[in-house]
Amino acid sequence: MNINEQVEILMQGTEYGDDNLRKTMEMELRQRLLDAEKEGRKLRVYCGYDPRSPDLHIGHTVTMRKLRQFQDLGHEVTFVIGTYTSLIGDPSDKDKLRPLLTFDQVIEHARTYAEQAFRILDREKTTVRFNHEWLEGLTFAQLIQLGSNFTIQQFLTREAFRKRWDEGDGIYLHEFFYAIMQGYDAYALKTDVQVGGTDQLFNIITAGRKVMAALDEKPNIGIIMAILPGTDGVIKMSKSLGNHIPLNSTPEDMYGKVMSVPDAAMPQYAVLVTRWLPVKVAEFQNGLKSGSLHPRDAKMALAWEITATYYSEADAERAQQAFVRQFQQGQIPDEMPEFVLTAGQTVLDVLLAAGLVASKSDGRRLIDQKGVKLDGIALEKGDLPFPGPGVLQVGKRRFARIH
RNA sequence: GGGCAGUUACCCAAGUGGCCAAAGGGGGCUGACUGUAAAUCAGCUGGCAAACGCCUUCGGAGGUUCGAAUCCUUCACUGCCCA
Repeated sequence: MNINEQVEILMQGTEYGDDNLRKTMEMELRQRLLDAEKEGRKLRVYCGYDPRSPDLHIGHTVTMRKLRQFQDLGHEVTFVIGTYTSLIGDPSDKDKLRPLLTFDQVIEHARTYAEQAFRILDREKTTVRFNHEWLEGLTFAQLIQLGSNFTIQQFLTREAFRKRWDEGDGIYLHEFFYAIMQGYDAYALKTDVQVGGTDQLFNIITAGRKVMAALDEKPNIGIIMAILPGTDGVIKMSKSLGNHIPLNSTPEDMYGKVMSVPDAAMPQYAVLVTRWLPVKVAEFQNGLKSGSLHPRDAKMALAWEITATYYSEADAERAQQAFVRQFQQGQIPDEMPEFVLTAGQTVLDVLLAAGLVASKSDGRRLIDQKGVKLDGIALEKGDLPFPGPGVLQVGKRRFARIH
């Protein structure tokens, strides 16, 4: 594949918030690809991960997909686990000081994290490194030396710090070192390219490049990825906000969750979490804009592609069929939890025991709202004995087969 | 070290002695509509109870009172101001 095509693919989905910066990075990337080709070597690419949450969602995989693209183009990818930096906690996206983790907690998280990451990355072509390998050996003098490349004002331009400064909240000295350590990662790996989200802009572009330059290394190129919105379509995907699409769920769940994303967010999903190449993405987006592509069909294609990306094409096919049956045709799903009746159980007892409602009061409310059906017929009373075997449905998506 | 303000349900936030399971908003859930959505509309959103109602909850503990989220004491935490 020629250099221009590579650049186009690699710059897809990036977000610099500044056109000049984007142009600079694109230019440098093209040049670096040319140089590497001349030298007969591959680009060294890395992204650092702070293995805080054990359960990944597809928002976490945006940078991994970018790494995968580099792999597919034949470049060398290093997956760095921030074993050392996690001990500090990245202040980037927080306006509050983060709690510190212990080393053991970090290692524990790292294992499950990397395992999930290999759903996206090519295991054979991935080097996993822990940044305590090179960071813990730094001396105090070296650290001071590194620190001399930065001014307090540079840090205070960052909004997260600025805000805390203005409001008189504490900004601790060690927080400044996070960026410097991340910069040192880039130096230690002699990396050509560093991938990260927009919250990493400062760490990658400012800190990384400064540290590398100060230590006589060619500054790395930053590939800054846009943020994936959650299923609400607006706010950054995050588990704590409940708008996430988990990686470890089922193909059916993933397909359905993608379908529930608002239309307006489709272009972002197409760019950030599919395997589609720029041509295909452009076709998708133009189709939506011109109206030649029905939004429903577009979203189904998107949901299929995303499910196929993280599971397999066969899984995506099955998930799609299940979705069509259950939601478009209103049929009951093929698979659902089984529940065996016990003599004397009332409707509410069964709802609760089958885990379809949170409490009996909750069940009563749902029954009042006509949200509880047995074989398609709404149940009216919760305190009567359970009528008998059949498919019990609560709302649109909670089912159980009662025997 | 001193002074002041605050801590309310999943989140934000009102409530200053009984009408408070606690306004309002967000979120979530159910129903209608639909393309599965989104937007919109209606309802629900502590637990137990068929129901009357009962029980638990307003930072923790204790107290005053017939009665406390509301008053007092104390402890913890957060913020602001002074030193």
